[in-house]
Amino acid sequence: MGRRKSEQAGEGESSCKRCNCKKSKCLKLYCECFAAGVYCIEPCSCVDCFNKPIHEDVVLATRKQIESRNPLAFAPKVIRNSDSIMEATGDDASKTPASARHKRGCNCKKSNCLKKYCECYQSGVGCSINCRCEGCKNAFGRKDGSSFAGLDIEQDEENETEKTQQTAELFNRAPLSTPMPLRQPLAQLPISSNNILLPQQSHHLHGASGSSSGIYNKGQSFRKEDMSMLCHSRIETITEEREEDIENLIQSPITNINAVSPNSRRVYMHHLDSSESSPWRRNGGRKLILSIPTFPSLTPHH
DNA sequence: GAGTTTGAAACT
DNA sequence: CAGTTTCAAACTC
Repeated sequence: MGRRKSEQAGEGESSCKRCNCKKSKCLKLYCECFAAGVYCIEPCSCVDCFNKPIHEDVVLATRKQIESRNPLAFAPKVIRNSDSIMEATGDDASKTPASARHKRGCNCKKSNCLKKYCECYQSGVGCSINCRCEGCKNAFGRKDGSSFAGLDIEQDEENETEKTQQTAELFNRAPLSTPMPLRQPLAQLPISSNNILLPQQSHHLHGASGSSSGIYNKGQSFRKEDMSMLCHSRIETITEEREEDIENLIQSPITNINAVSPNSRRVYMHHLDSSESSPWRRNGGRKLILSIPTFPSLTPHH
């Protein structure tokens, strides 16, 4: 699919993912944009897309519906694992994505958790006890506890292991900004703003931000720099049930932005990968919590 | 670029 | 809750 173009080439810059939905109208979690809490924009190749500001009411309603079914549906899939259960191996979590884990775990049967079909692997995190995968060989840490982290995995099928290490290295090496794993989620959803955001984060704003113009024009105006930053952050709607997450977020060295989500809930946007725990991002791991006033236009119509 | 594989999400 | 279907991304050719 064409869409991953940004990954292959520009990678670096921008790389805000865009979808290619044909049947979901971008109103289901199948849609990466929708799932990430962002509106579809120009680079998307979707068909019959409803995930646009114009259909804000539909989007909000759908989100609500999905959330009612699963309150964590829009929660980050990967959480930093502060309580080192997984780090038993001793490698310092500070240098490996293994310090985070996929919240729900994967259910891989054939990929051995070695391909991006695996959500854990895709996110650059190891599998955990939450996973029900079979034949797990996740390069970032296996379900059975072996953690990849430094590439000192234990042996097994050498070839496999080798491959595994290579792939992991690939991830680690990504210079850029946001390797898939930490998709840049973000925030293109109507987040209120005006003034938020830190200009310092405005590195790369080409690609996505340039084309993102369509999205944020509801009066709320993100400055370009803002958007670029958004492109590298993650927005997270916080529900009551997620306080624990909040704590995690707050405690972890990530950039947090307290905002208001489309459904009137607080929203946290933060860099998932702190420089400490991820080799992919190294911008200092500072923590910021910003307050963003509620945005009027976000109010769902009734 | 077309076709296949895969597993999450949605549905029954 | 388990089994099945749908879907779109990941992958292969």
